[in-house]
Amino acid sequence: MKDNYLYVDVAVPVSIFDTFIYRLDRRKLEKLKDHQLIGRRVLLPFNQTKHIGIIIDLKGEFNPDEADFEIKDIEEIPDKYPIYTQDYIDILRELSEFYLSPIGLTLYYGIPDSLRWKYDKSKNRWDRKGFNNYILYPSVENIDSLHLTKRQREVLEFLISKGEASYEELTELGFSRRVIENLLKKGLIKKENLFFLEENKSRHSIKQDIKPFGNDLIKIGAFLYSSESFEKRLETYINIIANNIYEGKSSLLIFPNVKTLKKVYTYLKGIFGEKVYIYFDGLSSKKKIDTWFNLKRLNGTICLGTFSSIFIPIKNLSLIVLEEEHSNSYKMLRAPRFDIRNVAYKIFQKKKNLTLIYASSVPSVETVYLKAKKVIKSFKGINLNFPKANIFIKNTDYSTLIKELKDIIKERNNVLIITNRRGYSSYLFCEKCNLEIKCARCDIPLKVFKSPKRLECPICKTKYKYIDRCFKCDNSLEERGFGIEKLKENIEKFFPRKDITFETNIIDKEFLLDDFDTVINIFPEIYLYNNDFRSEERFFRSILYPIYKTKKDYFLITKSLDNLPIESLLKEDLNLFYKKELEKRKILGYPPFRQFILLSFEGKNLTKSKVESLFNEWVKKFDIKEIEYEGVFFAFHPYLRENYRYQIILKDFKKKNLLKELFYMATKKSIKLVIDVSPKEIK
DNA sequence: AGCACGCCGACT
DNA sequence: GTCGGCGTGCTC
Repeated sequence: MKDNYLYVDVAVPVSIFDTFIYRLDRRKLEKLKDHQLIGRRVLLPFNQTKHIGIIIDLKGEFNPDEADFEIKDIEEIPDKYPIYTQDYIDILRELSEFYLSPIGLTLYYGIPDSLRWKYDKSKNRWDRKGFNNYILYPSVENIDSLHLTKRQREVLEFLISKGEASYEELTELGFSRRVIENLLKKGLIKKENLFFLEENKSRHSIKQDIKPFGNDLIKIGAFLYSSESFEKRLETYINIIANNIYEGKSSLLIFPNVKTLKKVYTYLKGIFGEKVYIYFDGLSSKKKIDTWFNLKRLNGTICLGTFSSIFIPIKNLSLIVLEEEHSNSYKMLRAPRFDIRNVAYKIFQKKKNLTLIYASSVPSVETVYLKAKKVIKSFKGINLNFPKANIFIKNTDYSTLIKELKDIIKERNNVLIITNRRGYSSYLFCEKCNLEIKCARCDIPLKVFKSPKRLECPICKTKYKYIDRCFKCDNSLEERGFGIEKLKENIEKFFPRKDITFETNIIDKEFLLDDFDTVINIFPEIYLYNNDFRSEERFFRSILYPIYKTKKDYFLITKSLDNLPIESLLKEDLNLFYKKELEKRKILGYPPFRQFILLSFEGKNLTKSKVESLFNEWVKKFDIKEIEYEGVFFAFHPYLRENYRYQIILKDFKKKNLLKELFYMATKKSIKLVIDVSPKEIK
């Protein structure tokens, strides 16, 4: 009788670090074509509800009679094939230990969102959220003469009044799927995927003029690939990919944003045809699932994706490229708080025969350090070369900014203006009350936007109606500071015919923008105001990156002149920055020399003393002797989304497992603890 | 993470 | 009486 059942370890998506043992009826397994169990998605009863889980181990010799807990049965196996392969389960397990991220949540957030089903207890059914991931638009303006049911009329009226709505929005309002489907069938409304992707229909496979280079180019190893333009780098990748395809090997190219991804996709699709796949969060649900399983099954594919594509268990993976490796978008902001650079390196270590390329025009300090330590090598033996452009530094302040800009632009055309300030004005000020108008949820001054006119919290993005009178004293409010909208308005007024482009940020957009004759970079020192050890690096990148887009003259308008990035720029020596920055970080004990773990405590009525006593209680309970830390201090944004926030930075803390205990202790006290191993920003 | 239970103050 | 906020306990 006992032999009719198997026992398996399941990772359940809850914030618990353990896995859970479930029983599986062998008959359920025998029904499947593919008998592999590891990496499979399963539907489970869990506590008072249900969850999907992922099988990560088989309990061969497990004796259920000896267990001191009730063992529940797996209810269903919904997929034809496992989602993960054994090696990816192993890699993600190791990473979840390293980043102190619960294994269940780690695996859960790796898979396409449309497979992350949730159980709705009140409706007693599985919510397959994401399957209808599209926006609906009305195709007609007037519905008076149409034959419609009451519900259809209501949906159409709603869509016409609002212009558009997501499927989710409509179902939340109580409209059924059937009503929406009927309207679609009648052609009265149309749907569009959240991100519309233009399909390149070309069916031809590899172009004639692309010949594989042979093995002299493809080296196994991890590399830093720097200083060549993206177009040059892409040429190199195409050659490696072509060679890989001939050998049935697959390639993964990761980009920091979707716009870049789409541009490269169209280009590569023209060369490699149906071998090319694209994967990013905004893709339609079906497409994401199809792509996932195709890449897992087929030989010799190419995947272009954003950070989430690193989790796809691609078959015969031989090349991983991380473009713009310095990008902040490679540090995940939700659980698991992985750094994709590190995930890629883990995959490289686990799989033999893999080429891993970290590419960037201005690489991160950490990656340059890895190269210096010979952990990674230099691709093609290229060093950091300084780009060619005439550099002018202007020490100007805001009062003379417009005049300065007019003088520069007067004689020129094809100009790019960069200023990292969104909106029209920086904030609204009441002179009588001496106060800034702030976000009710974050206590941060609201930015003024003109199109459309509104106030917006720069942190939580909550939008407010514009006001011109103080809500306390009714005094008229004053707009202070400037944003790109205001700058644009002022400049275009003087030069209505000039060819001028405005951008807030061009980092990570290297291949979206053409080169400009003249580039003007306004007050990039805003990057220095972040209270973070990587601020100088960000400032360095923000003053250097525009040079790669400059054909002739580069104007840097700044008041922050006495610092290492400016010195390196003036001496035209990139290595100087990396050398001195690394020396500084070594002396001050910053990463990559010391490992940081950032603990962020958040709660509705949380006080500093509550956090202190929790932390001290933990230190005492586990008798922790060797611990070095800074804090408890207020977070850079101490009040965010109606929560108070406090932080502690642990330095080189070895007993990571004890942090799981701290996490549980915090949970018991209703304090949300976010553990960020190797944080990208302290904020 | 998500659910239930129990306590307590506020409001009918 | 009972509604809701939140502290606590539990999850194979």
